[in-house]
Amino acid sequence: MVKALSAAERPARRSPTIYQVAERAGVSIATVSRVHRRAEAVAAPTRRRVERAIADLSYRPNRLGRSLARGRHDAIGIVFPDLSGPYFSTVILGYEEASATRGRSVLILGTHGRPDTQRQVLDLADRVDGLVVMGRTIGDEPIEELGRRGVPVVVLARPPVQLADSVRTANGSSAELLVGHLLEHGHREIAFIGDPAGSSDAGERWDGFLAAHRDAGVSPAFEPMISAFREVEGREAAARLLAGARRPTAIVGANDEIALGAMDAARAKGIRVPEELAITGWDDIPMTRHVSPALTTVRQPMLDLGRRAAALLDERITTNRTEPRHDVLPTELVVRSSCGCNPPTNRKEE
Amino acid sequence: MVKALSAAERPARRSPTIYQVAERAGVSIATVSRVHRRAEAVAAPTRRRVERAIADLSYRPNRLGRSLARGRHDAIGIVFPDLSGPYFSTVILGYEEASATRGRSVLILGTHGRPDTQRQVLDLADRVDGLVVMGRTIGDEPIEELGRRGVPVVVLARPPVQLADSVRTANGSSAELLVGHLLEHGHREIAFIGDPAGSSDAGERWDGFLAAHRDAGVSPAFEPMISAFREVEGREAAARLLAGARRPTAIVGANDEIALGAMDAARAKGIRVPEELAITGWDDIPMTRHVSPALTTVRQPMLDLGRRAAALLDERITTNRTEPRHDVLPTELVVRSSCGCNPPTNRKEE
DNA sequence: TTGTAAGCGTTATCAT
DNA sequence: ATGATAACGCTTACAA
Repeated sequence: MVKALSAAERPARRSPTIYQVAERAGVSIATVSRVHRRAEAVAAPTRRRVERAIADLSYRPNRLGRSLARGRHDAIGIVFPDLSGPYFSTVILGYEEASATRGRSVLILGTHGRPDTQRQVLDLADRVDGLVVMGRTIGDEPIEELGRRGVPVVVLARPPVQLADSVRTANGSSAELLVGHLLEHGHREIAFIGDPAGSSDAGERWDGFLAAHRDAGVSPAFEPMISAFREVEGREAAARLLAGARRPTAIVGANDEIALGAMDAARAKGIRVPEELAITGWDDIPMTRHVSPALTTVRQPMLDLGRRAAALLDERITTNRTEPRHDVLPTELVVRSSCGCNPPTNRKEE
Repeated sequence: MVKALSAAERPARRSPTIYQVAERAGVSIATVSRVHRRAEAVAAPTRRRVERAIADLSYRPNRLGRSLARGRHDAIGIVFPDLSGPYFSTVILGYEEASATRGRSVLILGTHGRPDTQRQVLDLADRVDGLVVMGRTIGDEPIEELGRRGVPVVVLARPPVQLADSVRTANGSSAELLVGHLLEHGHREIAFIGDPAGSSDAGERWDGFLAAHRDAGVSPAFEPMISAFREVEGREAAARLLAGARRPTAIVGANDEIALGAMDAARAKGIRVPEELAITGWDDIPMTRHVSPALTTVRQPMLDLGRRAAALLDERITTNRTEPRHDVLPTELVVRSSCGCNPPTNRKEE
């Protein structure tokens, strides 16, 4: 009988190496490698012996050794500012799903506005075969630096960068559609809440806002009210706006969270939505259907954004395409009640 | 034969190795290693020469070589069933944040009910120094297998497993509190929607539901209505329930999404909440505050769940603790309006 | 078909 | 203080 070790003294058992398998099967390590990679021709009896040894020792090739020898990680990364809110988590979900299907692991890195972000991103780049950078998490230069290093990069929800692929949605034209809709319904005092300078998404939506006004021959009534993509900030910005001398008849939130905050601010002031104030959002997060009135918004294909980014990255890694590709995914205007269009019903829509 | 390569054919430039730095600085690779690890004593002039060479070549040590030599990945993983909904993404966010702070990368793996999940988890385990497994993503045996292999594992929102640490919240006692609250207010026909057998969270909440009835000397009026943790399923289950001969006066959803679905189902049937039907949820996701009536629920410290798991894992990896630890985090009953307690106000609470 | 041996890029142990 | 050199565990020419 083998002497029992107490749990405390038992060392973490080292996993068997290819050498031990080879010895046990009476072959060379090259043959073991051939067998477990299912590659090249190995004589049936030899193969059986090796497979037996692999099973006996429950051998699993060490990933580091394997990756080092092959020069690839079979992993990709994604950098995002923050996971809070449905937008980022859904994009990441799509990305993860698409990558897992291709047999690649996914490393995530949230920057959270940390100071050492750039170093962390470069660090991440050393662990992956390519990565996605979302929004304004880091500046253009580190991204170009990665491109020069030969690390495939896809930027997401951000203007194209040298050497990198990009995936975006049609912000400008959708914003034009949305704001045009409000203008058609007679609104002339429309305010925008968001930070056009702080994110390209917000910037492009603001541009579309302006374009719609231009097309309609209406001059914009307000400067943008600056707000991050969060509900609290949206509420505060809307409160400031509604306290001003000139009161808007409609508010266009740069995303749904901001719009929800604005609805809150309006409610706090006793302003009825949509009768006295129309409010619209962006993204079509699940919550938009649950609030009353249901939020008019622009649907973004969040899962597809992630999937598309994964696909571009895959292509870059697998093939040797070098010219950058820039994909723009379509969006969809979702007209509900908060713009004053559909009278709120008792039954929620699906 | 060497020939000029066009940009298109040029392979990704290999990054410089420690040998090239050593050559350029006129030292051995050992010295370069010492310098860039900031380890051991290196004479100031030598150090400067090496640092110069490192900067000139913008050398970054290869992670695979480094990890292979040191025998650690400086990365940890997390396995979850799905990222949809605020619960998982928030837990993961806390986990990622806590890990990044400790200088460890995070690999994520969503199982999405795929058939080859177990293989993927074992695969993931080969890339990390430890991992977290959430809920019922995989069975007990593969987890114990990992424990035997010496891979630190923390299970989250799942009953403790041999050799693994665990982090949970106080489901049972909180459910007792919540259901006790409903019983005190006179409810005698309370239904539970969720899948006690499908998740330990739901199971423990159901147990608490039963315990509260027992304590109050009331016999439970319904068997659990089976539903996954999703809104659509919650709505369907509630619709079935409300179509039955015996109608509940209160519904306890196993999580907020289910409760929101139930509110929808009630609305569709013209049943007023909370006057004719009280509804409660679990988790306290952001949406609970936005619906009307605002949802009474149990707040789970989702960020802390992730952080705590990261901390336990860190401890396991860093120290040589071997006895498993099992942490239970507190929850908080959040009484809003959907249970009939607080008359809905015009102003949403913060 | 199988084996030998040279990488892959580090770290870390010895010498010196 | 610095340098040789043996791991680390695998893949893959090339040879036999």
